[in-house]
Amino acid sequence: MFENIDAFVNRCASFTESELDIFHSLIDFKTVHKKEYLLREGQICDFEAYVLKGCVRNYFINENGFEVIIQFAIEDWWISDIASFHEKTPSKLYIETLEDCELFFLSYENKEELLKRVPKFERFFRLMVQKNLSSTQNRLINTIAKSAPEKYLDFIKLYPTIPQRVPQHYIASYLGISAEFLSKIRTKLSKQ
Amino acid sequence: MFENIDAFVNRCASFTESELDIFHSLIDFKTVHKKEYLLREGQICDFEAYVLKGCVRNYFINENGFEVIIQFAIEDWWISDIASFHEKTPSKLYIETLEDCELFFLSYENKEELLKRVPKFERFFRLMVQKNLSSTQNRLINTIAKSAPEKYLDFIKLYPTIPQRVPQHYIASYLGISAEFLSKIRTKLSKQ
DNA sequence: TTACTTTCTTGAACTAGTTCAATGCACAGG
DNA sequence: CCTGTGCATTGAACTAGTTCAAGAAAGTAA
Repeated sequence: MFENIDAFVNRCASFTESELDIFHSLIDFKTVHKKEYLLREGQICDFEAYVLKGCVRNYFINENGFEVIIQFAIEDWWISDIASFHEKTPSKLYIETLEDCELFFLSYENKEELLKRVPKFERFFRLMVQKNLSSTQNRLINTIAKSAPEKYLDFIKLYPTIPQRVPQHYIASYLGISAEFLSKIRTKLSKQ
Repeated sequence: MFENIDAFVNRCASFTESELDIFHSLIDFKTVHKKEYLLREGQICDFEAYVLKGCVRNYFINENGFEVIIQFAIEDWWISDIASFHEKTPSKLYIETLEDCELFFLSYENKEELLKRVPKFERFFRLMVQKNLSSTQNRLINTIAKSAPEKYLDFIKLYPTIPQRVPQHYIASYLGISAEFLSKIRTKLSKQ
């Protein structure tokens, strides 16, 4: 049950059995059906969740009422609204399962408890956030500097399994382009 | 000399005098003239720098040879290429001073030393990276979801002092629009 | 002062991407 | 089995933003 998540945390810093036992006692395993919400706009996000199985999307609704997807999370990823989680402020985001999921949840309180009892986790979380930051910066750079076809090609290269699991218009939303335009890009690419 | 940077680190976690003395012994103060480079593409970034005085830009050059600015840093900000710094990989970025600057530099080695001798700094750096991540996420959301005039208005609201300190075409570059279009946006806004 | 460089503005022509509407397709629910 | 709903595709009209070129303004060096 804990193999995958243990491997994940051990990749950043190595933990003893008893440290991992403490960790296990502070995370909650839950299964969640497809199309359920882990978080809605206005709520305070009280979890960081590790995806053991399934697929989740993180999106917000802009002034014109359109959904804009900011992240997909699949197996071995974490998902949360870190701004809301850390500052205990109402979230602007929605987090919704796209498939039946198996998740581990870590609450704010339990995270603090974990850090108190196993300070080595400070380092783990710092390294995790750093990785997240550098991939977000990369995404920002691509978003600003690349054309739509390039963004699409980069996406399928970086996340080759996601297109098979989520509707195409969600990918368009993630890329910040219209679903119709993505369709046109794809037909053009397939003709080459 | 250390008042500002001490206030900065104490905002996240509170440190004793002797802990701060260790910190001070591991950071290097340097003054750098206008238009000098702290980092160039291809180099490995071996610093996280705190801006005591002055203004710095962080940019990369895209496939078409254009500069794209990803961050400005002014007083009380930190600047680095965190991907290059942590993974010791060649940077894709340039970091250049835009004014004469006073900076504190923390090297990779000294950071590790600091974390070893004062583990409380793990928490400080984690919280700092977390804040950085949530502001980068916010910027990503704005970049994807907002029109150019909105982005510009958001920018001057969030960073009201920067437009007076840097050329306008740098702001256009940061916003991901052409300098000409920003000029047109500004004349249109001023007519209203 | 002059001359040189960088910055900002403006207009005209262009293009990447949007919006809207219509069509066909696939598959899940009763 | 049919039927509805969500999804992908396509074309036509549109628009936000780019590119190019020229000129004005402002700062800097001599």
